[in-house]
Amino acid sequence: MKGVRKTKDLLYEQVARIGKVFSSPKRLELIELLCQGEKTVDTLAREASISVKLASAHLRELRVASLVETERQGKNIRYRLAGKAVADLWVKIHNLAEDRLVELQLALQKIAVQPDSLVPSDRSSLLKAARKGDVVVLDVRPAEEYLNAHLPFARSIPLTELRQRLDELPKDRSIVAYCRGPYCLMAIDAVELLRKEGFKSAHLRDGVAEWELTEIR
Amino acid sequence: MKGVRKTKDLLYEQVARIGKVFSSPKRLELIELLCQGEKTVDTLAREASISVKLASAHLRELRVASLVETERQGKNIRYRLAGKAVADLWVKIHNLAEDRLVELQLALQKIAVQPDSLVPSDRSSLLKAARKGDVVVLDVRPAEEYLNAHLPFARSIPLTELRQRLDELPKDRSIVAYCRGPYCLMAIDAVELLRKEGFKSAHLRDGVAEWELTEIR
DNA sequence: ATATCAATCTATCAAATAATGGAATATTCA
DNA sequence: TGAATATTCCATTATTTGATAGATTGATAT
Repeated sequence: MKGVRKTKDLLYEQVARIGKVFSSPKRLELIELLCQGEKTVDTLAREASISVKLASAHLRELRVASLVETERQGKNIRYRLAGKAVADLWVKIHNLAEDRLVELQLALQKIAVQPDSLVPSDRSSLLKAARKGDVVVLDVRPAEEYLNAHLPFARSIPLTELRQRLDELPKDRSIVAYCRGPYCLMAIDAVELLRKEGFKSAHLRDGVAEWELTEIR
Repeated sequence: MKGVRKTKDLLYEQVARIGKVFSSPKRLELIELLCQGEKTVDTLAREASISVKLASAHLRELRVASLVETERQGKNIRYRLAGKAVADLWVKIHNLAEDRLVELQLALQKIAVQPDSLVPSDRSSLLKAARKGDVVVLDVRPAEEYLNAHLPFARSIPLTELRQRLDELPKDRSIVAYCRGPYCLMAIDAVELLRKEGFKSAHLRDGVAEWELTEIR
């Protein structure tokens, strides 16, 4: 009977190793970034606004839990998620957080932009409208991330270039902007800019990982 | 630009609150127990082999993260998961752990019983065989948990009573035993006992939560 | 009321963790 | 070969956490 306890403790301890990875805000941010495609340590550090050293330490945690893989490419070391299941779990966790934590709901409400009632908000009609060309789905992430994966029918104009490339967008149709997910504020910025410039624009909370997960069920 | 950082930090911090709950082995064990239905603090402590005080402290963590709800019933306080999504996340996390952590795979292999090639291992044919009565699906958890929810066509004989109630089981058909999930060793014990007594028996890793999640997709 | 039981709250200690700065390693480029 | 760059490794510190023990609350039963 004593041995059973020890065995069980060992098993739960192993699972807790995975949970631990998802227990630090900075690691979560790194995971979200890695959901957009493989990246170098230095890029990850910059995007997450932390030092390279700290990023390296957190990435090490991800590595010992086998949630990421590394590959040397010249001077740089590129990190990537060790499978789609990792991205899925990130989405599952933040979905549960949004479902259960009032504080998170309030914080998200605070930064949300006014929804546009003319733009379809449910997935299938948005897809339909995008296919027909009634709305432009706009990916405002860095071009690399768009190239790695993007929503169906999406066009890429990184947020940094948006102001200069406004002439590529139509004024007579709605522009639905998305970025890395609900905690990446680039799409919100994009919508605010577009509206200020007289475009019809709406915000899509989902990033590629969120989209792909909810598409299945 | 500085405000954006602060906002993002706040958001990831909130999600990390959920991750943190899943980062402690004991809490995971409590969650798995709660997946079997609502329970009192004292029951949870006993089942997880920890003191009531420690259980209470861990349950408090679950409560402040809004992952459980409590209800007073006479002298006792009953805890239950705050929705199916919590059980789902537990399953997702341990599935990912099993997928990624070699140490966990080995530990599970070590305790596994020899599979029975005559017993269907995939879900649909097991279901079919159970419906036809070719196999007996046996729930060896405490009766309460069976009453709360159980697999289709399952019969309940708690492990503690199994030895006395062997005469209720057929010798000419296979008996597939399951319990709370892959980290609950009751079903393994049951299979070993049954085989020793001359029954044809196999082990089903999934518990109710695992079954229900994988059924969907 | 008061004795009893269940559970929580508070305080405490050891262990684990996040973050930071300095040294070390590995690769490219001149 | 040596300089430059990218990243990791190591040591240190402040903070957080898990676990345990003692005091407290809240409900029931006598």
